[in-house]
Amino acid sequence: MPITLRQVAAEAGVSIATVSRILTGHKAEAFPETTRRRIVDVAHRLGYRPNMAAKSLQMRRSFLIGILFNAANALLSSDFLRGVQAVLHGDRCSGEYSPIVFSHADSGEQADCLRRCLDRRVDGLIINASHDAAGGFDTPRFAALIQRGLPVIEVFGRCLPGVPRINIDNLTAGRKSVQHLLDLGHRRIGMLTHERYLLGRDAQRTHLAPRDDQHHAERDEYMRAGHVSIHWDAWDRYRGYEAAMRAAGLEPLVVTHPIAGEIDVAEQFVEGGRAALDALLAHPARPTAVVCYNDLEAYGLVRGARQRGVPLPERLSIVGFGDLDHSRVMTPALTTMPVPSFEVGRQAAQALLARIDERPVESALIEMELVMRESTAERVES
Amino acid sequence: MPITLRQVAAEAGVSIATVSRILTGHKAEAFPETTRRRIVDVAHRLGYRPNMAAKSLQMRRSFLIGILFNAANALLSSDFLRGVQAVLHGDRCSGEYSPIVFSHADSGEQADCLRRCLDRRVDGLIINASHDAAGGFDTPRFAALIQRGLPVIEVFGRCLPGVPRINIDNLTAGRKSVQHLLDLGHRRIGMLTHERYLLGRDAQRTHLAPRDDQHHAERDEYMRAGHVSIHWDAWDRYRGYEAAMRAAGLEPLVVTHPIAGEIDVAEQFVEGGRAALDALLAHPARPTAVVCYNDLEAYGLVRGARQRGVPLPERLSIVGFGDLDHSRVMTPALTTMPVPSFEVGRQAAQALLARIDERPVESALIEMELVMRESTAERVES
DNA sequence: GTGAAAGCGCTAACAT
DNA sequence: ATGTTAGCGCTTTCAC
Repeated sequence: MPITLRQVAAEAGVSIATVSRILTGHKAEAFPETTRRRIVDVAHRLGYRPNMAAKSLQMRRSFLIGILFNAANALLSSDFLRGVQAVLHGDRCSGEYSPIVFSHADSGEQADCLRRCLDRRVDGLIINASHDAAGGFDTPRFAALIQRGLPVIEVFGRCLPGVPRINIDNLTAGRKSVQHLLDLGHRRIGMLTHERYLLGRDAQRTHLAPRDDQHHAERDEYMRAGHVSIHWDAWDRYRGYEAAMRAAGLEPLVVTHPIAGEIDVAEQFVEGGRAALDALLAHPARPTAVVCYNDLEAYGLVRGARQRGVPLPERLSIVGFGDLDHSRVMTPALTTMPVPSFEVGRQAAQALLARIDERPVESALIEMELVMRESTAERVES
Repeated sequence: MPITLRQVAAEAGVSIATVSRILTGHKAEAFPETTRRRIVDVAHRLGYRPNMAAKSLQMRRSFLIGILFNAANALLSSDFLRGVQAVLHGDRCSGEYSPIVFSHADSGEQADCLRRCLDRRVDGLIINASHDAAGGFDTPRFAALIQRGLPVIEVFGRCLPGVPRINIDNLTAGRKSVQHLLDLGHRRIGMLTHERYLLGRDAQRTHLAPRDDQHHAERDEYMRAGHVSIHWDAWDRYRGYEAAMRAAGLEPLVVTHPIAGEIDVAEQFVEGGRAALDALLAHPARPTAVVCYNDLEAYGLVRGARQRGVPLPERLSIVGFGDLDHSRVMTPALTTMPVPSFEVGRQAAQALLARIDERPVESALIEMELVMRESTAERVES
């Protein structure tokens, strides 16, 4: 049986109130150094550890934070969790928070996981909702709780109206990819992405897009009605690409490929990339470099180039996105942008603790850094 | 403010004890259908949800289970968590358990995460310890807790003495890989692995190996002294390979490559594979097929074959292990064995709940199924 | 400076 | 068949 305050108090010859005050540090200064020391010693000697259940009951806070992740997009990583942990276990963290972690595949599961978190009276929530399944969070009860101030941070997405978000900076990532190629002397730079990237533009045109970093109910309605994901990440990366191109006085050059469904799309990206190689080479603008939406498309391009006997990176420089396991060991090793999962986790946890402490919180975009490997090189005159 | 039992009782005009009894189902049969129905209705209408902190305090169980993972081996996946969840959220699960999840990079962090779990009074623990860092769990306090019956299940490893384990069946996996190649008509089948696989043999010879599914203190001592991981997985896969070869009347043929360090070894595996291709082709036995320790080695073989202009799979059939993201989209798509993370999570959770309910639990090995893709083919006469 | 006491929301033993 | 009561271990007034 674990040691309780009562036992420490008895052993030290004081009341449990005194022990509590000294051990929690609350009003501890009021005590003379001697008793303080004695009590800390006794507690330590006995191996006293506070009972969180009792503490929770009394303080009306669970010191639990809920982490809810969409299973589909494989974004719940050990790295992300470690970022959260770095904050929760850090010096600046008041209290011993623990994360309870859930992963959901559809909106039914999502709602169930959410309910479990709320049943646990979590002090806050870090949520990665799926575009399509945002419905699971649209329970009146959840909305009411957010309204009442339940601290929530959204990560890797834009599904939750009125909730601060921590996300990777897709727009700047697109821009940086172009800049990298410009620095290498390229001028004719293409972008390869999937056909749905334009949904972002459509959403913005129809005023369904986030405005002032907030969401619109209409947007949610739109998505719910049509079961259509708005691929903000693809749209943002494109916008970054376009902005950088125009800033350099260059004309954007986009090649797209189709995708069907939302899961098991890996092959489609690779095949899209493979097929795109021909389109790229045959293009009247004759691009010497291409920015991809993700690493899988880059794999496809490399495969296509191999089939056609096109030398890489001499004939075509390729920038990927995401830095999958394989990207660093392939040939040529892929120049790409690693996803800063740790940092997203870290900042999400920081923001959440701030919200819990009622300090102001703002959404943030994490800058990504390009890693140059072998798939990009200086432009060769042609 | 959440609804409490007291409010439900008041609304229904009964005592809180009655409500508790009916809602928990304990002794609920003793009540007439009418009151039972009324109370359930009232509770539902008010949106009553039990306060877990209060429940925990009273019942002396937290309904929390700790999940501790070694960050290095990237085995903490969304899939694994979903396997655990499938059990925790399943019908047969008594009580609302939630997983608190931690990931540790070294034995210091490991000990810290463990302490946090114990502070939370978790009802059980699922642990993936690293070979080297088992030290973090060797605190006398932890050992004592296990001794006293704290339910613990180890996954993906063999580090914790006297603890039931759920692991993938590496031995059978090795055997199945060989069988697949035998079925395709191959007779000269090599095994590619890293040089440390023999540490398993050494450990067994010096009686440091698990015996009767238990561990030996000497083994831990041995590891701690030399900072040496025993690569049981590599050894087991080799043993499966060897057994299948001998059973078919064939001679084993092992090619190894060096690895240095325990992290950031991906490139070393790929390079090991690349270099091994030449050794394999130059080998007097002229193998027509090879079983790899992991997919990365297989990538290296493929790369080497490309460099040498060796046609695949005609000249060499290749079986990988692990099924990384890239393996299904590479050319040739890799024949390999996916890690059944979901199933490991599921069985670990099941075993843990059994231990918590004091039902008997046994270690289990999860069978793996080979997925045939394009890197293996019928043997071509040569 | 320190202690007594109330009470967080719940379960379960003991009443009736 | 249902109510009363005593805690579970802790924090926090309110006394002195």
